[in-house]
Amino acid sequence: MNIAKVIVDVPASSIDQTFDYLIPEKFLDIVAPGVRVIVPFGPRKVMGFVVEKASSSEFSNLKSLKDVLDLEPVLTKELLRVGKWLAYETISLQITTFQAMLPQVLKATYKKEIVRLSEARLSEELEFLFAGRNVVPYEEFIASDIRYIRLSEAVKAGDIAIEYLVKSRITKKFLTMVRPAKPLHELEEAALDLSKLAKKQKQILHFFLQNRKPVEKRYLLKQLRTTDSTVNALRKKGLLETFQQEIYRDPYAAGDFTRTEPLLLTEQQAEAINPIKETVTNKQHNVFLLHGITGSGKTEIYLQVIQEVIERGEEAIVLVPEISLTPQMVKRFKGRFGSNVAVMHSALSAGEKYDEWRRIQRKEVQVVVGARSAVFAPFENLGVIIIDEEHELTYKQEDQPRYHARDVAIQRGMNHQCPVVLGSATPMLESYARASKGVYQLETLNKRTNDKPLPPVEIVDMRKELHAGNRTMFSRSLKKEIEACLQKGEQIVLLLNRRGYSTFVMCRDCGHVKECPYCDIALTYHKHSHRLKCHYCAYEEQMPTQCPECGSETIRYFGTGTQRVEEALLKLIPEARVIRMDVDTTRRKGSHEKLLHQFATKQADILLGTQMIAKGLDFENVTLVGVLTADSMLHLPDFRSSEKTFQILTQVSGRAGRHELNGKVIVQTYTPDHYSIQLASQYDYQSFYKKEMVMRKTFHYPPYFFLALITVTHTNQVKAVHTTQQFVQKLSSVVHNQTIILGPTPSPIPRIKNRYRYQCMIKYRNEPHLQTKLRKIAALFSEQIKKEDLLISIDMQPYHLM
DNA sequence: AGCACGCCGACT
DNA sequence: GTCGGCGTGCTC
Repeated sequence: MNIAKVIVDVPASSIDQTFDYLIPEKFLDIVAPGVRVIVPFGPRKVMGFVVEKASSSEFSNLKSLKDVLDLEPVLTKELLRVGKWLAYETISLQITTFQAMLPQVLKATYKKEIVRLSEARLSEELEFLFAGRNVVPYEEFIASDIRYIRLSEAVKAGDIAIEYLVKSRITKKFLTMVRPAKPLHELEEAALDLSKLAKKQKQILHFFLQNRKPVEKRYLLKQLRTTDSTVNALRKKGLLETFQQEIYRDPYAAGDFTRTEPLLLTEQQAEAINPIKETVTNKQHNVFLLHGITGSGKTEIYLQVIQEVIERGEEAIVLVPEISLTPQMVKRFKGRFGSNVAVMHSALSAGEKYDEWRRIQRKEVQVVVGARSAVFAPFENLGVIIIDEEHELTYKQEDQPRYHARDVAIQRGMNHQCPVVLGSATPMLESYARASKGVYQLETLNKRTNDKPLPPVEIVDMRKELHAGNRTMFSRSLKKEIEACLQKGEQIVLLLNRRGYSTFVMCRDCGHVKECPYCDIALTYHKHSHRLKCHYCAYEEQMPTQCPECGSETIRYFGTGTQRVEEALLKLIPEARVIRMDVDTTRRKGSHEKLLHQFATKQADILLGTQMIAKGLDFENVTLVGVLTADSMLHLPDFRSSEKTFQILTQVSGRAGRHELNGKVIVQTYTPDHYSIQLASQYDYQSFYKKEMVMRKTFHYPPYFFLALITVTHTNQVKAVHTTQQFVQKLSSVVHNQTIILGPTPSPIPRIKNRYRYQCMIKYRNEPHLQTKLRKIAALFSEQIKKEDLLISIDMQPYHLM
């Protein structure tokens, strides 16, 4: 017996297992682990992934596969293994991990139709529904007021049937090509034999005599000013044939990338690269932490390791944070490796993403540069996986499956016996701790390639400014430096260190803030529609003219932080040309790049923005970096806030004086003595690490403890609290006595979409099979989850404690 | 998840 | 008797 074990596309925990199906004879050749199939599942049809072939099954009465969607597996055997592992680790369903590995267009869509089977007269209402057609979408039936019983009667009578359709919206693009079907001398003879009237046919044959290669049909017809019929005539005579060729949209086709050559490495770079290269050549697995200050040439190391990997005929994955996947970054990789690179990021259309993925699957490239999900690139001979800016939070996926790209990279590195390189100027504490313990191998680059010192940082105490009577948000020192810069024609980057929070509406009389009635969060003002919208649900309303609380008419919206800074800045220095980058100005696709381009071409003097400007930008004319409120993030209820502050200050400082000109950094703060501000200004990662590790130890946080966050949501507050409490109780009885369980506590946003959110935090050091335990406990609530609309989500190693 | 089936109560 | 609502259990 030929049996396929299939994971079906039904996201429910009771279905999270393989189902066995017979493989019909005609599909035997193509059914293999990793291909997508369509299988009958109960009364309907669903898509599924074959994970294994078998010769026997413990089930009798197996059904047969209905169809096969892929000629080649879309998941390699290794990725199938990774998917299984990942589902266990992140406590998610196998189907979700498989889906996460593939481009969106390979997901199935489902449709239901009513099909007429006989000519027999149906009931009047059904005849009306069909209205002469043979097939009717099921939704039309739902929308009609025909009773279901009528339908099932007709089904029973065999007059109609309900069909379940599964579609994969693959958007392969094909070109119709034409080529000779006979040897050229036969074409030549045929050309002479043609009727005198067949002038166009003759032209076509001559075209091929000169130009032996296949051509695109459309091109041929246009060139020779003829139509399909002539080509068809020649096809009928057996002289030409047409075929379909798959083409790809290359989003970077238009871009011209000047080739770059490997640079000569500094002594320090060479020291760092050698052990990595060795690991590549020895086909070993190891994790390297490349700790290199800004400008120390990490990217060149990546490029040269990849070079080595390519020469060995192997493949490389490079992960970069979404935000720094700018044309600048792409240019460096395309410049070195040309068309051997696929690029994957969220700005591509679904079709473009699929095309890039196809190029990887078909082994047309050896390098992929992409955001988080590129870690699943279907390569089969991986030589290295590189994660740039490894401390970035975007590597953690925030919805199911909640995986961290670093963990997947290391798992794949072990599978392929290849190194994983984590690069950062400010590694995550967890990573640096592992490197210190020897779990990762540490490589340090503490010199810049151009030998220039890092720009000096001046810390300005804003309390003193206030005492001195300066009530603006610009210190005297910053104002002076900005003016000096403008005079010299140099450029400035100003960072408002704050989450790009959006405009909210507040009454100036009573301080009332407009909140969403269904979520405990302020509504956001949208300029274009002049309406208030909730960013967590679909709620929106008209901008009020008076305060609903006190009736005052002084209700106003408050601009984004950056908007207000811009106004203040222009008041202070009216001649400055400012580009503002925040959620408002970068909402439109491509606007991000456009603004940066404007700044690069010196159409503005000052780039003002939130964190999005701290990363990866490299402008040679920037000599001053100002941080307006360095401590605004320190007070967030997040154990990583010091680390985040240190990281962002270090990163943004690196933007100044990267080239010929000398740079300077001014950091404004109300807490000038805070260690993350002090140590960032001295570029002293080591001391920061030591200091912060002490804090983490005292408060039982990573890297000393692992975390798991359980979030329970329900429309009834009491139910949410109670369930969380029950979860905590059940958990306490099965974990190690050193494991700390906190909660139930309300989530930082206590209510979203009218659902109350309570959570429980687990801090643990050694807790074998915790995933299994959590899964089991969650399963105890499965009844309530199904019937009472309860939701329980589990996040292993959470980043956002929401 | 999404579907069928079956039981029950209400209504023509 | 007939219709629709909802709870239950199954999907290889």
